[in-house]
Amino acid sequence: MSAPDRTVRAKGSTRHDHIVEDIRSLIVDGCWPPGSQIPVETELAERYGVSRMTMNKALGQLAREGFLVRRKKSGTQVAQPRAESAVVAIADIRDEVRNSGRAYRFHLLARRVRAAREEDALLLGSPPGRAEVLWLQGLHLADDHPFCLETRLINPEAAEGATGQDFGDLAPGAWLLEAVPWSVASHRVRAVNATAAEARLLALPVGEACLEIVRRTQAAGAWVTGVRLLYPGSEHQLVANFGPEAGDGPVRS
Amino acid sequence: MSAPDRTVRAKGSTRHDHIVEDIRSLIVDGCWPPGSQIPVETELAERYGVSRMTMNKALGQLAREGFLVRRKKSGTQVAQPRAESAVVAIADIRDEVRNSGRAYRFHLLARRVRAAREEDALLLGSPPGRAEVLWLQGLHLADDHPFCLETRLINPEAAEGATGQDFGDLAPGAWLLEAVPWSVASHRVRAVNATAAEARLLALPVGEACLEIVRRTQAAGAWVTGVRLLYPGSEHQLVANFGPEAGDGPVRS
DNA sequence: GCCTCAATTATGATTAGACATAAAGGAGGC
DNA sequence: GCCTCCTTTATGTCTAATCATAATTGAGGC
Repeated sequence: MSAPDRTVRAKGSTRHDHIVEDIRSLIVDGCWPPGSQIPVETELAERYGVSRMTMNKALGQLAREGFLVRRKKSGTQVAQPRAESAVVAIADIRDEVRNSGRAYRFHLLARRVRAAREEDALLLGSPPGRAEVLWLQGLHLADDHPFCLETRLINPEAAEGATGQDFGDLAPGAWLLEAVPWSVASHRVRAVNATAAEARLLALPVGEACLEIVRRTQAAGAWVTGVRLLYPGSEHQLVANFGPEAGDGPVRS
Repeated sequence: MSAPDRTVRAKGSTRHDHIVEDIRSLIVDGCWPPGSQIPVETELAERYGVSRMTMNKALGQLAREGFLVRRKKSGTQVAQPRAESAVVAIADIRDEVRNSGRAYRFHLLARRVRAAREEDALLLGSPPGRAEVLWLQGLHLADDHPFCLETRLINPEAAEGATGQDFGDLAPGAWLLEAVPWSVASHRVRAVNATAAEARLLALPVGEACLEIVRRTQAAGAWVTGVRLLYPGSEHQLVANFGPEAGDGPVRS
């Protein structure tokens, strides 16, 4: 059995990938109903003609994705779909504009270095310290048409060189990506009515529904930046394609 | 070396999990800057005192999460953070209400069996067939206060027994979960202004910004249901905690 | 100097074997 | 009958070894 088998197999896909897809379709198509017990690892391994390790990898992946529930001794069951939950992606603004075939441009509206205030907690999530902050406001443009209004606070201590940067037409997000490479962020998405000032900047009627995304970014323990992105609701949307629950997804730090 | 090592280790965490966390913090804290070459598998394995397979599992996971880029021969590099992208979770309505400590209730407003129309394509994503559809509208209530307005189409052919169900106070989503267990769905999130009718039902001012989630569900190739959920923007929000990009995330079928 | 091709090398996949762990189920004692 | 303890069993983790694959590197030919 040490000879690798040469049976036809979808090009570029591995053995356990193939098994994962096969079992997933058995579940989604209803052949294996929720709650049903599925054969034990060793039997499935034999049936697919692979080792138990490979089968384990495939079943483990399906369990992480939420399709299977595995317990020692009890064996493996098809999961009960828990809830109508899902996961949507927030894209990078520049990528999003360019992917829609339009020209991207950033235009700085205002820029100030000032002491931190109480109201900044909205963007930072925590009560602001005594330090100075860099406050920015700018527009992301698609074909020179307003696409997204950005209001941002930057911690000059965490982002070296931020106060020396003028952000004339370089989006602060893009600059921060270079300056403070790895970071973790938390996000919040809401719908809000555009205020008069916001509506004017985005060339919208006052009160127009907008998608608001607030992102707070940390690196090495300190807050780096807090940003509020305001998208005209008519123009922007988040999209996701999805099966069961999020599983453990990416990072949780 | 066949004796399992008994070095102290975070309780409940496996060896590769421990390594994953360790390396992730090296990256996030900036000790390993983006683009830098990291030691080869064999050396890291030796350094952590594990086999190459275990090291491979850890590095493979970090690569799936987007922290590392691995290429044959070239070795493994710390990834360049690509973009300010992220992923947010859409929770199940009932879970969400209950998790906020309020009582959940569903209240059916209208129910109709009728022929499919052109306008239904908005909820289905595809031009409707010639068949009949079940049309429903109802309110999700939190402590008897409007929380979410649901407008739904159901395919009676794909969801057996749907026409016989009256949905008096059972949310169609919950019922469908039982009747058509496994399915895949696509989602779209937007901000919209409440129309007069919607505002009245949700007890909001006309024009109030609302979060609109449209979900289209398929199972075994046929469309099962299309639903539009309308949340008062002031009350509802999506939240995510996140590191790098989505990786490959959950399912893509 | 430049191109081609083969050797090298790091990651990727797979396997068989071993031990760990948790839980179900049954045997035995009371 | 009921409780306790031990055996059984299925999954979980880890290892060492092997082959596969892709890309870089360098040697040789022109």
